[in-house]
Order: sequence, then C-alpha cells, then structure tokens
Amino acid sequence: MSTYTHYYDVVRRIPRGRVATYGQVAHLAGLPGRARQVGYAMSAVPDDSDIPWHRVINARGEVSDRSGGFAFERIQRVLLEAEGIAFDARDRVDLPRFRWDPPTNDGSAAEN
DNA sequence: CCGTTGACGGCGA
DNA sequence: ATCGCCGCCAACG
Repeated sequence: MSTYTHYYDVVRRIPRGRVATYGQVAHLAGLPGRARQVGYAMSAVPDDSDIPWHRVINARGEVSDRSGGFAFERIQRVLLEAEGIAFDARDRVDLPRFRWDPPTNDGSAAEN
C-alpha cells in the first residue's frame, strides 16, 4: 500500500458532514507544512468535480477568503450547512466537533 | 533567473 | 481569544 497520496485523494476521503483543514490535508498527504499548496491545488478544482473541495476550511474553522469574489465563499458555506455543519455567530465551524478524524489502520475498521 | 502572489499556519505581542 | 508578522513553496510574469 502506498503511503503517498495526492491532495485530491485525501480530500475525496473526507466524509459528508465533516470538514478538514488545509494543514490537515497536507499532513495526511504526507507533506506537512504545505497547507498553502493545498489551497493552491483546490483553486484548480472545477465545480463539477467529484472532489468535495467545500469540506476543506482553514485552521480557524472558517471558510477562507479567496481573491476573486464572495460568491464561492457563500456557496461553500451553503454546501456545508446542507451537510449538517453548523456555523456560529462569527461564521465559524466548531472544529473539535466537526473535524474529520481520519481512519487508522489499527485493525478497528468501521467508520462511515 | 528573480520578484510577487496566494482556498495557510504557527507563534509572539 | 484576537491581530499581525513571518515562514513555506509552487505558479506566474
């Protein structure tokens, strides 16, 4: 089994109703510290892609500010709320509660 | 080849 | 807990 995974492969594993941070994705992809590159890679993802790009948010638990327009930020939030993710009054997600806990090859398999 | 930019993150103030 | 600065790295011009 290859330990190497592409950013997109990691994002594809994020289950519905869960979120992951850019840094988390980078770490899981085997490239800790490349959070910024993850965001850069996400910018190349087309809307009709099967990659759940909207489930990737920043470490503060908020939808990142992109350059270009507010439209996508709003869309991202709507998509997340549609999955049951809640935003507080400051437009932030409670990470301890909604952050995706990646599966471990411990022997105990049984999530989602 | 070099300087700037950017869906980020950690750390210090 | 919030704000700002600096560090990382690949893509662009």
